[in-house]
Amino acid sequence: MGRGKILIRRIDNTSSRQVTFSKRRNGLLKKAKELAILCDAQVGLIIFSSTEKPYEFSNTSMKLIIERYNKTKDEHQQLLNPVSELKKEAAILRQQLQELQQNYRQFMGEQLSGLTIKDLLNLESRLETSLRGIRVKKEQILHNEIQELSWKGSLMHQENLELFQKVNIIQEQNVDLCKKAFGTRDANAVNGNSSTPYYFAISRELHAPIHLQLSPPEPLNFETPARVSNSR
Amino acid sequence: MGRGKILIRRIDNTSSRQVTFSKRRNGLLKKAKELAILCDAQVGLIIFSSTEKPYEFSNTSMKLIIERYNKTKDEHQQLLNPVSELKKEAAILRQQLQELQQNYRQFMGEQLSGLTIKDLLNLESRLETSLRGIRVKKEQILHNEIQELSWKGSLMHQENLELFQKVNIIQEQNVDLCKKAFGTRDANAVNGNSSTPYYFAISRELHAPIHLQLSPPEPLNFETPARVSNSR
DNA sequence: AACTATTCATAAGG
DNA sequence: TCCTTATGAATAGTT
Repeated sequence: MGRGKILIRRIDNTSSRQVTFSKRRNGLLKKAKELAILCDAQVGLIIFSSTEKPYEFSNTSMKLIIERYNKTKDEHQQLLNPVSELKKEAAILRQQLQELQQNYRQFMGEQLSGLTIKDLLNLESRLETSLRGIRVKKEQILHNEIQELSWKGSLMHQENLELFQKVNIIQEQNVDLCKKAFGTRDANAVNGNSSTPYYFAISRELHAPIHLQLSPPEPLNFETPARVSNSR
Repeated sequence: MGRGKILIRRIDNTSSRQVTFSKRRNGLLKKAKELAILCDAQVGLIIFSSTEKPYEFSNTSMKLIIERYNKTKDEHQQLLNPVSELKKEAAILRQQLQELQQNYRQFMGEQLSGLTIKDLLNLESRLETSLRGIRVKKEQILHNEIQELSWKGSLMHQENLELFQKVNIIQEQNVDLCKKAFGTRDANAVNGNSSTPYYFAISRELHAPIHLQLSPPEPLNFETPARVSNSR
């Protein structure tokens, strides 16, 4: 009864839930009152909102109703024993927890048996499996790419180091040759075009070798639009 | 809501009253249940018909609700005893329950209670969305890794090329110097340790530069995840 | 118990 | 929280 039909399930949006609570609480209280009047019944209604606020209706004293209730339940003594109450609540919570875990597992594709529309469930399960398979496959491919890149990278790094060593060796030979060719003159002069020898220009980079490794995965916030340009 | 409007006053006719009681009682119980579910409230409802029959609804233990009610009324001081321990446990269980519910909802989006086809279709699409989201996220991470590796790789390749050029230059200078120092003798002799000059040893690799790129994707069957191109 | 014609409650949106 | 409105739900009266 409203602009649209709704499923009877917890309303996720907090403010919506509060609005609905307010409306329905009033409706319920009104209906309780009407029932009591119309049908000459004894009605007691207690409501605690999720924000802990209490609301109540009773056409006679709530105390009376509760006493009468307890009498019919013949559990008056237990009511005075908060320990058993708490134990009971703990038991209820545990059971709820277990049920929820059960549901959770069912959705993880583990226990889909007790559900009514078999075909659709099978479909769903298969879909899930398929999706997971594809995901794994893609992951695998990407991981292979990374490993290959890492491997090539380290090859290149190696090569880099070797080249660096060779440059150094030749440089030294150069210096020696200069000494032989021009006596005590500065060997660097033969380079002619620079006062900075290649040696230094090169080592700058080489002494801080680039590291080709996977960085630890930083926690990305969920649903960040993929910057995957998927050039594959 | 019926064939005609009625005044809210005691229904004199006994059978009418009982019929109405039956209808409205069920309605009230249903509404109470819905309120509890929709709004995550704690609801206790006790009804005694004029014929003394009891009816009740409570989403948690009625005794708990009554106790809580009494607490708010009487401002009873609680003894800090084994009672408080149990209360702690209950609180912890409640929190666990809530966390699990949260996880559950985040993962699934929904609860699995009203298994209509519509619901399942919804569920299915949500599941797909979830999986797609996770998949995209992972892809994103891996792609970032690859891009970084590619970048570093090309840096190193560049460095390699520069080193190669420098080696060549120095090599040439070496040759010149040798000529000056030893007349027409073969300049390569100065390397002394090899008949293969570094030049060749190095160029072997360098003339076939390693390519740091992703290989083209092989077509995946079924449900290929969205190729998010989004390059923001 | 069913069946409707009505009224009512309320979901959605300001 | 309150108002408005469209719509689905509840139910009064009837069979």
